[in-house]
Amino acid sequence: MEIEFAKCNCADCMLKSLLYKHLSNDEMASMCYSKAEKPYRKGEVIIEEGTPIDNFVYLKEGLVKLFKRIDNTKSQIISIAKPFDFVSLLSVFSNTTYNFSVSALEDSTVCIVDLNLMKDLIRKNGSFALDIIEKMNVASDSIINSYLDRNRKNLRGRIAYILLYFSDEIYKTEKFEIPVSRKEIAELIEMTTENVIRVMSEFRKDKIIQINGKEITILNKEMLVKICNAG
Amino acid sequence: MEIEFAKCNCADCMLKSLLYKHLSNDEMASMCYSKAEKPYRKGEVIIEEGTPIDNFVYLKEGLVKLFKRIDNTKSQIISIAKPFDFVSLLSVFSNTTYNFSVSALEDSTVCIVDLNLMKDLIRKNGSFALDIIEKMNVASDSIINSYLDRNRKNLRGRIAYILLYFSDEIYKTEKFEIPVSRKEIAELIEMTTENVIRVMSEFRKDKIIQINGKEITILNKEMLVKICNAG
DNA sequence: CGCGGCTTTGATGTTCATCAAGTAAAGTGG
DNA sequence: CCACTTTACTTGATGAACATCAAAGCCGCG
Repeated sequence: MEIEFAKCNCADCMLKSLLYKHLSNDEMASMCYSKAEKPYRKGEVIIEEGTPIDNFVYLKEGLVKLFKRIDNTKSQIISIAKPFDFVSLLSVFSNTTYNFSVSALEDSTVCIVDLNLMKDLIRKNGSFALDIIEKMNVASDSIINSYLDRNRKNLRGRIAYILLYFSDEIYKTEKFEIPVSRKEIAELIEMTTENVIRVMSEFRKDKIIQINGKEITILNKEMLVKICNAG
Repeated sequence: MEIEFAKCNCADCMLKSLLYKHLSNDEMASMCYSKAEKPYRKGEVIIEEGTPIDNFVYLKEGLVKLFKRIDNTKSQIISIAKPFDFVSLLSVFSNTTYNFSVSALEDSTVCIVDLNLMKDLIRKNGSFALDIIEKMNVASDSIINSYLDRNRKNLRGRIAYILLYFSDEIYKTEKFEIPVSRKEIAELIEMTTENVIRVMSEFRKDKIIQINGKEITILNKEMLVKICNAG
């Protein structure tokens, strides 16, 4: 038994406790056997909307964006996801093709499990099913909630929100490389690129943040929080 | 066996085929036994955000809105749901308290099942679990999709979208009583009440629709579709 | 019958998108 | 490796879309 786990080390994987805590050793082994781990470089597309869903895909490491393509040059970013956020899975059991695209904002690793195996496990193991349901509910709740939060705000409030999001939720520090372009920020908060830049420059002039290309330093967090809440 | 179903007629319920098709007779009976059916009048609140989740609630009949309260006078409507849309359930397995409020837009009937019983059924019956997962995925997909669709449009496009939504999806006729106030339309499309009224008056003047209080008649559907898509 | 909430229209103002133009950075092929 | 092209970034000027403010009529309800 233990040897089988060692082959792919799912049992050691941090995800086990979160995602697979109700799987038996045998079940875990069969999943490990079918599982593939795949690395992606920053910028690469992991899932393309419209392609058939035949795998269950989750993020093990890295940072990704979940988005919809509008046309050749424009997209709309729905959500940014870190490991365990589970968002790439929202439509996995409901459709034959993906509804959203996913691409890597940073070098990332995804685990890929055959969808039919996953469905079998769910059918055979109700406790595991309940775990999956809970995870999915949390994911959809948080996507909808953060989306509503952002979009209720005005331009300045949205920029503040995003800066605080990266600082507080993703990097846990005041100084970080922002993993998205100005254009992607615009696609995330549904504003124009020009206005994103304008407001960020404004924040820079007001000594609220410091900008060095992609490197952002939050100088006055209280003010940023204030702008975020006032928006 | 048959007698037990007759008591609460879950077995005959149209929902059975959709929601409970994988439940055994015994399981169905235990659910029926615990189930309560509750009618609500137009305008009544069915679920209040922040209250504890201890039931599994679904819409059997009627029309409801799913919304978040902003303050005492304002709300934001996330989605409108008809029977089988299942939306009131998005967070039911992930939280201890409701994230959204739900109220009746028309006289409605909801079925209420004890949440622990529901969880037991899921744990014991994986096929049922998979059904639930699929339903939830469809629900969250459609909420997110329609939200993005609407909000990409300009004011006129959003109004056209909503009018077409009620005509095509809900009432399946060109002439209907709109079940929401002007203010609620505004909350649904995230615009001001005044502008909702302004654009609807504009549509009236342009002979695209006819307005008689809450009674709307779509006179020129092609034009409305055009405005919706152009938005 | 009068009060509060919903509806309607008009006048005014703000916010944000669009257009334009230029610099910097990052790939790309000879 | 360097010219070349493309993509990202930045700032300013202008205009359009939408919010806000104001005022009045309407309707239901206590």
